[in-house]
Amino acid sequence: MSGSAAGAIRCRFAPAPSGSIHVGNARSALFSWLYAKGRGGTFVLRVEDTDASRVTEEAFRGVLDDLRWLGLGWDEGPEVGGEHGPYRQSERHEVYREMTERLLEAGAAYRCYCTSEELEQRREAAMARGEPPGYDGLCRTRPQQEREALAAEGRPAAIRFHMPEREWVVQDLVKGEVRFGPGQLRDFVLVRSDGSPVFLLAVAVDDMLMRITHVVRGDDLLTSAPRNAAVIEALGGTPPVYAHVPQVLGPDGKPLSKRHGSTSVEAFREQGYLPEAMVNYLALLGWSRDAETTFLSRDELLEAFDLDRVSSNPAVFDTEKLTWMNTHSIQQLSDDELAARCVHFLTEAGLSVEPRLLRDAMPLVKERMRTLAEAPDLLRFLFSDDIEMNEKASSLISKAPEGYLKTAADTLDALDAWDATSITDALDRRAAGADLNRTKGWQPIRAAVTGSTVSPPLP
RNA sequence: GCCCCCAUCGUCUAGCGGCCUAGGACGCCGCCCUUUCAAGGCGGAAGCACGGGUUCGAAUCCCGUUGGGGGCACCA
Repeated sequence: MSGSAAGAIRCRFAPAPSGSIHVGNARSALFSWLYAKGRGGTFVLRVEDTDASRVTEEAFRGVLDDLRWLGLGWDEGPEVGGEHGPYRQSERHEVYREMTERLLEAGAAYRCYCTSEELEQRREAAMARGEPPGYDGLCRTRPQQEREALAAEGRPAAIRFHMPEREWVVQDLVKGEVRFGPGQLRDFVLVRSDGSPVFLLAVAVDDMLMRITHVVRGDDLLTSAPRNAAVIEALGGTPPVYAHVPQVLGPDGKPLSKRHGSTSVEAFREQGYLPEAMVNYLALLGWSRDAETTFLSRDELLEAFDLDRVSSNPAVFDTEKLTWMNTHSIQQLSDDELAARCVHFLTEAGLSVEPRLLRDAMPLVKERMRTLAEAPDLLRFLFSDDIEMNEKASSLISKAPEGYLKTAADTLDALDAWDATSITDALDRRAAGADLNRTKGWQPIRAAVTGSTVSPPLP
């Protein structure tokens, strides 16, 4: 690890380990990574698994795999360590306990004995009166005696943060200056009555202790920024600079969620999208270098990316544009590289091809391949006799003149030289013999050879 | 209900008061190339949410309306 100079930028990505991350989170991670790495800073990965209840090892791995696949390596975090670890919140309970103690001692937090039922009741009553539904601060002003009585009674207590009643201003790198009026932010729970830390505590503590300088995250968290900052200040730390990037939406204009189906990074990976295409596309979703540039390599992105050019309005994720970009990325690959990346998909489809033959076949299919997942269909007829004739192809064959294909096959068999010129010539002779032009004459042959009406050039 | 964010072609965006009869890209349509399909080339349709201001001048600044989103949890 290079000794980080004072003032060096430290960004983090802090996902919940919920399996493969969706493309919106991936974009947040990318922006965070680009900002840090483009400026010689440090990128930290922290896993927010305080809600340990249903965090599986598999879900945890999913997140790591996604980031690695996208090429967003981390300088500190799970599996690589670092001087501010551990990097899984589930392993930091002792830290949170200590910090809570400090807040309690400083009077910045207090025990709250209100039960969920009581809170629920008062919330409804407040709403009925047309007042905001947040916590009313009852336990903050409870007389000492009463508190002791409740404690003695054995009532479980949550620990609540006393949100100072003043105006809070967040200088957001994307949103600009965002103000929250006094009394707008209510006291919130830091530690549940069962002793487990809540997100708002963990995030503040970790960002402070891990010396995070810039927090890049979704703008759904914008209103928690002043709360994060308040906790850090109460702990004597300096809050990071925030950059809240807008949400990524589904085709229906709603925030990305399960209902949009496969929006996970893993799903795109399995559908044969290239990480370089995904990164390029994601970078342009809410950010642009200028009016023209569409294709940017990773290095160009690192060079050009800046948070101040991140758009402040939400963006719809457009799979068609991603696919177009993917096609472009595939064209950029060398034959060797493309062949290597296709192997996985060919194997899945039950096709095994010798590497050299596969590589040699690439020029034939490269420019019509949109995703790697299309490789098997594009290549099958070359490497397998077990091809399925599709409907259009068989109909074309049945409509061909009597004996047309047989003669074509014989003509080809009889060729001395097996090269493009000879084959073209032979095919043309056959077509002319049946009084057909190339389009009409070659199609039945294509169908017979490839099992499809669509294929690479015949000769 | 209260608070906050957002608003340029269907979509991603450029635009930060005159360069805009609004530029680029995806998608769509047409033409060219062509043995199919792609790829490529050329061309086209398509947008400043609405209403008030400010200004000599507004997509650009201000206010309001409408619409969308987020928050107000012992969720993250």
